[in-house]
Amino acid sequence: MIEQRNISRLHSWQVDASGAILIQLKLRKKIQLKRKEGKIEKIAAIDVAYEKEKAVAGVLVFSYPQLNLIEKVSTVSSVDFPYIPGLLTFREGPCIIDALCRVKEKADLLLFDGQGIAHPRRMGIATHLGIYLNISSIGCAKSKLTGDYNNLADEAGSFAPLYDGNELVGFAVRTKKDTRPVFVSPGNLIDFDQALKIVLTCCRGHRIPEPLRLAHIFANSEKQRVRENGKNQKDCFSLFRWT
DNA sequence: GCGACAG
DNA sequence: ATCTTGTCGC
Repeated sequence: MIEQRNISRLHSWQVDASGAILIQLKLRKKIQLKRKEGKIEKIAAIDVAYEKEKAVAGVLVFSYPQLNLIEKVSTVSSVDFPYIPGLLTFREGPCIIDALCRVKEKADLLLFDGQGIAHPRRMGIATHLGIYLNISSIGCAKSKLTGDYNNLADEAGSFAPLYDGNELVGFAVRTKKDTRPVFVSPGNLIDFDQALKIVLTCCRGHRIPEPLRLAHIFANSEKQRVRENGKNQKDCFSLFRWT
């Protein structure tokens, strides 16, 4: 679903924390939150599991809205960038792109376990990779990074706007009755209503939307294999990295 | 200085 | 994210 020549290469991934922030500030100008036109028939959910310094990225492609599994891909990559709140993309981005390069099906949008624009600089992983790969994306995080909300009902399907100051950045969404909410925000090339509606229609009785829930299970089961291979486990050949 | 802090 | 046992509830 990602072709070599279509990878933007808007920037290098070999940067330190301060360099990463500069990149985020520059990419911010490229965010597009207009409504996505046309039917959405296939979505890809992404999750990453870790075994020491190895990242195992799992991508599952589903039909939408039926959510029948169409394809699954996983990759193993060494990670160097540390986890720093606000800079998650620089830790998980490279391995995720490598996994997406191996996906044959062309999904209409990417669903991420993390924020979209509900980020201090509006550059959550869904937004960043949506811009980098020029594809529609949605962020669905299990916890909040930035923003405030109130009056969220206890019923499944309820939601409350998430504001960073006076700016709407997403929604706190009750995907399951009496369960803590998830945080949904548009990534890129999609609008708030579509992001919210798509996530809600992907719920199947669990707190985590089914595509992401299954991607999480898949990434972890693949990680188990990496565990057993131990030091013999090699990285997948990178299909896009440079510099 | 204090509190917050995606995975 | 990961380290970890049992346990309460649908």
